[in-house]
Amino acid sequence: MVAERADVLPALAEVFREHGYEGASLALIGQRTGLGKGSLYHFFPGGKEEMAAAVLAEIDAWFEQHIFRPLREEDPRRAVPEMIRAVHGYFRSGQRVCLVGAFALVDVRDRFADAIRSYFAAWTDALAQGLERGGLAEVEARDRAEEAVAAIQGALVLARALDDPGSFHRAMARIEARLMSG
Amino acid sequence: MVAERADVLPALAEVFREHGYEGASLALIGQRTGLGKGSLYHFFPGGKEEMAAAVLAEIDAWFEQHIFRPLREEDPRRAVPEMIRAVHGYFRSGQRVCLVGAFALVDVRDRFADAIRSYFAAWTDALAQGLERGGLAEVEARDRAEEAVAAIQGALVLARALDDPGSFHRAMARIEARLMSG
DNA sequence: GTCTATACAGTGATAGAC
DNA sequence: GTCTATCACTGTATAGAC
Repeated sequence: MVAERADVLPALAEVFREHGYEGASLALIGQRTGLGKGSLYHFFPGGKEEMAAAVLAEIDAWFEQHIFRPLREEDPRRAVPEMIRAVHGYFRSGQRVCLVGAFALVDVRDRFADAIRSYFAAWTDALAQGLERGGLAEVEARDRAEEAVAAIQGALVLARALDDPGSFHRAMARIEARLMSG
Repeated sequence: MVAERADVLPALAEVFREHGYEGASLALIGQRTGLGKGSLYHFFPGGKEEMAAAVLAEIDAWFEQHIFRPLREEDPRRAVPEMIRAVHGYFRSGQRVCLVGAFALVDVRDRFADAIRSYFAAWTDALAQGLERGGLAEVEARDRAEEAVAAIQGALVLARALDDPGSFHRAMARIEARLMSG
């Protein structure tokens, strides 16, 4: 039924997103992936830590392809609105959590420090580079990029806390407007 | 050595902040509070859930006293910079995490949904009210308040992820400037 | 009030049959 | 590859001595 490791990554990611690293028990993972522990350890000999690392790598690859690269290479007047649209879809209007951000807030951050840091650094860098190519000065571009990336994470926290997708919508609209102005 | 429940709340809060709800084991809590399980269950008959609820209540009370009330009652030209300063100190320049925000991102949110929602709602409301008294129109005040509260949460995520207090400093400066303008 | 001892379900992980 | 059985261990929680 499951041919390769990549086939279980989406379900795996969802479990980590919903329950966090500690909360994602192997029993739960087994249920949601439809795989027994034997199969799971066949695909991930390193156990839960390797599962989480694989999920983080896949997330990074997805963002690299759909968000970071377009920001670096395409016309920023198109890439920025496209980023907003992609983020909106990916995080399901704020009802889905950013796994990398959630990991950053607890002690598992130390275990995956490099992956977490590089994800946010790549995002900020790509966005800043796009804004700069769009005509902004370097410092202004970096400042806006850092603000926007943080604002997205904050919007996710707030939308989850208030259980209000509307607040996520409003936040994304603000972010887009601010990135595109000037 | 420990006279009342409130005496262990600070240590308790720190354990939850560092390890999250699932990661905060009773063994760890026992170490950090210096109390045995017997004592812990004497103070918190409801176990870990009651501990977390007590911590959330204490956090809410702290913010109510030091941030929400000043925003509602004092001159916003003074209360807003004071909020920035208080937030900066409370979160240790972004090296300390917001427990309420961290809880909001995982499934324990559902267990403490009311406390989490009311914390962020109270913050946003108090800030919006202050801005309005400062002369902003109602919709503009609410919009800026929501943005600022989310931005603080985002700044905490980013500062932890990048392990860079500098990004938190910059974010707080931006937030203050934006709240005080106009 | 604080401790130790303990119950017992659940944890991550391994071994081996198929 | 996938399963079941099982491991040693840790989890929360309780009981009872002091």
